[in-house]
Amino acid sequence: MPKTSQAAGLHRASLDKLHDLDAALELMYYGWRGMTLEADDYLARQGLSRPHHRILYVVARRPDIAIGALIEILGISKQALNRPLGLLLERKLLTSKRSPEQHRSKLLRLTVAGQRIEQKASDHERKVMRAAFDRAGASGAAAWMAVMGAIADSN
Amino acid sequence: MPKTSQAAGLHRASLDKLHDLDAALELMYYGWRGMTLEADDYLARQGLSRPHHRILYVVARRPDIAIGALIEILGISKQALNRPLGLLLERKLLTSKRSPEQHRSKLLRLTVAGQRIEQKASDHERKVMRAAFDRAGASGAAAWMAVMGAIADSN
DNA sequence: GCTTCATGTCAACTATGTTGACTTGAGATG
DNA sequence: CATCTCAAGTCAACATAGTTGACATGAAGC
Repeated sequence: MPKTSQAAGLHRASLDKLHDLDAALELMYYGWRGMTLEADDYLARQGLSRPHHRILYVVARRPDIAIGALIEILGISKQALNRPLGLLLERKLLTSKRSPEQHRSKLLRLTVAGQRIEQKASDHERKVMRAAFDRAGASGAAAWMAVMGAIADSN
Repeated sequence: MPKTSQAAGLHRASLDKLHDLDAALELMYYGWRGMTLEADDYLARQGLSRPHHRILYVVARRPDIAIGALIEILGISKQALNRPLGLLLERKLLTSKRSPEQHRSKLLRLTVAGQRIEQKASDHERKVMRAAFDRAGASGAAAWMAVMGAIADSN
């Protein structure tokens, strides 16, 4: 099931560059894949995947978040959230309780098991980033973040 | 410009950071989204999407590529390739001809219309990268590429 | 009471991918 | 010639991640 990482995506540096920025496009693709590959593998072994991780990641950083706010942050429809969220609740990685005074909203929170999985999955990603930053040095890391910030804010 | 780009993914900078590298994880996510957003939008208006663009991108840089080699490079199964490839052929964005001597393989090539769409979609992505690189300067761009290369090669 | 409205759920659909099993057609080889 | 191989293509069943539309629920307001 885990594909050989060689065939997982564009084969690095095997394509002619038609434009000077083609290398950057391919690096973005490979970089995204490279950062998420191990984490996705780990998640798959837990019977989970990227959307589940996204939910866990956000809830870990916003305990007692309401479902509506989570939908906003994830940028998906509430219907799309429904199934992965249901699985996480069923697997008891998340708890949902109604707030006493705000009885309309359900508040989400990670269980200890959910915290463990969120942390392990994110750790795989952070490990990749840490290794790359170590090789690039502090100034390289800062430059990387500046460029990524510019790209992220370009819309 | 720093508009609170509401539902387009994680809301920038709105989450607490549990680890010092969380900002990097989020930047990778936003960066990928930021680079591809306009291109995906353009593709959607053409009735196409990311997998179609990936095919066009590779074939543009490897004219007369065989289907088997394309599968290798894209890292997907031939069945998964089948539908998007069929659409591109039907829309006459790609041609497929059997090679004279290697009669077993079909060789793929972009039509003029296919070249145009590939170029326009990739242009959207290059435009985003160019703007970010311009803001970061040549050394920043080089640092970005070094970090991304390290991430890409980490598997 | 009855309506309003945010929240949440269910159903049907689309798209992209996966395996597995099979066919087709040309090349190579006994 | 017969047959085996191999790239390509097809068909079916399924998983996952997303979409809209329709509907249920429940606190709040008239």
